[in-house]
Amino acid sequence: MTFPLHLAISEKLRDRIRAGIYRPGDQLPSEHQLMAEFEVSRITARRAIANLTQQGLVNVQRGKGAFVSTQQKVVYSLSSPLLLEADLARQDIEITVQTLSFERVTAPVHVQKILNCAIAYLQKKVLLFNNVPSCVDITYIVPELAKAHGKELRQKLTFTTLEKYGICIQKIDAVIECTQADYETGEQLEVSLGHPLIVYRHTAFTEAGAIVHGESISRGDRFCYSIQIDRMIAPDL
Amino acid sequence: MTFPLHLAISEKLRDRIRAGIYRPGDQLPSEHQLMAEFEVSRITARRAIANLTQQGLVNVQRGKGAFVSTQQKVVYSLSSPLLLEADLARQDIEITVQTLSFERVTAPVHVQKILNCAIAYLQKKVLLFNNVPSCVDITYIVPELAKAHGKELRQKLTFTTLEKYGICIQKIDAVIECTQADYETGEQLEVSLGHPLIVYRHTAFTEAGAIVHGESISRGDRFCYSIQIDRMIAPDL
DNA sequence: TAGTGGTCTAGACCACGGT
DNA sequence: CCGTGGTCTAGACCACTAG
Repeated sequence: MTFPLHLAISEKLRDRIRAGIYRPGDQLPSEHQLMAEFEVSRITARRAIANLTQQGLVNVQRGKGAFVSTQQKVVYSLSSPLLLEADLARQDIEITVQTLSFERVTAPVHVQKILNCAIAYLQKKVLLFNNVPSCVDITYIVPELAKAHGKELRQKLTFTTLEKYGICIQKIDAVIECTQADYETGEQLEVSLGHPLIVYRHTAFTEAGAIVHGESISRGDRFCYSIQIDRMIAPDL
Repeated sequence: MTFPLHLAISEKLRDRIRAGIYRPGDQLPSEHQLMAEFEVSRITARRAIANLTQQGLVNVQRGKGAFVSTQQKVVYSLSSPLLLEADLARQDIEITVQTLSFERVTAPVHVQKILNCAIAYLQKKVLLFNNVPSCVDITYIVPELAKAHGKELRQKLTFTTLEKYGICIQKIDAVIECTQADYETGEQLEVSLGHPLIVYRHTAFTEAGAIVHGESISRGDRFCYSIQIDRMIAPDL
């Protein structure tokens, strides 16, 4: 097991970032400078930089250079999903909805089972936070609601709209996981292939049953979820 | 904006995976075969494969080849954290705790504020699921509890142990986010640099206050979190 | 125009896995 | 032994950003 050169270099650079020698926003040495300093080929220097970008520590700008990234994640509270907009306002974030498509489709089988209907409306939208594309949302909505509130659903957040018209969400089942961007999603979120993404896959229920199923795919470097679990249920197995 | 060759190739290979031409577990064409088929240099062929591994679609084994990965994520239910072990047993998963260190330290400032004490015990452990390292857990525990139950805490899950001794968790504040592996974490979880990770950062409270603060870092390709939000609180702003 | 990163090539050596 | 992937080099051309 030999220790790769590119890794040795990226670890050294990472240490400098952690030590504050390179501070957030600073420009890293250029590829040429790294080649000189560490006496390596350009490919190896590039690989070292790639390691750092892969860890989210730096972001590179073509023609300009590589810069130490400044992290500051937006928090989405799951304990009060309806408050998202108010929540974000408190964090000084303006939210914009950009609907890419909204059409009647035959739902995929697993969605048919969840929503208990064969036809659904499929909405694809991008959420912009302070005009930065941060979240791709793909949602299946039962036809009744989609038809009744289509216009508003295109321009606002799903739950906000439903709530406004007195549709009361009783329960949400959700899974949070992470993936990495494929080319298409990368384009939409303005990130490169393989960029870490956080996925919130949810089903919303009224008393009558499931009405909405969708997934929100967000940039992992700008987004996180918070939860408060209040009372614990003792194990009874 | 020219479309990179390596991307064109990885997209083509990805389509084949999605189409089922290469099925989970199958071996992809070797680098040499890709060089021949697409008439590119080895570096470009390698880059195409790298794109796919970065998206979690394939994993490569040195000396053997690249294989389409077979996903099957372990679900950690946040609605009943105490039931984790029972939950996993239901998913046919055996869990092993491997404590790396357990020592008395002066806590970092932000932890001091949370736990409201300057000295804490820092436990680092690895959780193995069916003997596959899947989760690195770094936890600060208030001294009273750490001293009283140190032996058991080393071998079992934190919450399970506390519960056993009648310490009742009233509330958990948590944040879920994602990162990518640095070299050290990569070693521990047996993944490469930049591998997607999902982080569960939590603080547990009894009636008396915070007693535990830690973060669980899991492989993003094997792990996800589920939540059930039961009753919704109407916005009152 | 000069400097930056992005892509690509051809060729080399090493380490691992299975025969 | 051979085939596989992992690392590295030297050199080339292109595209973007700035002064």
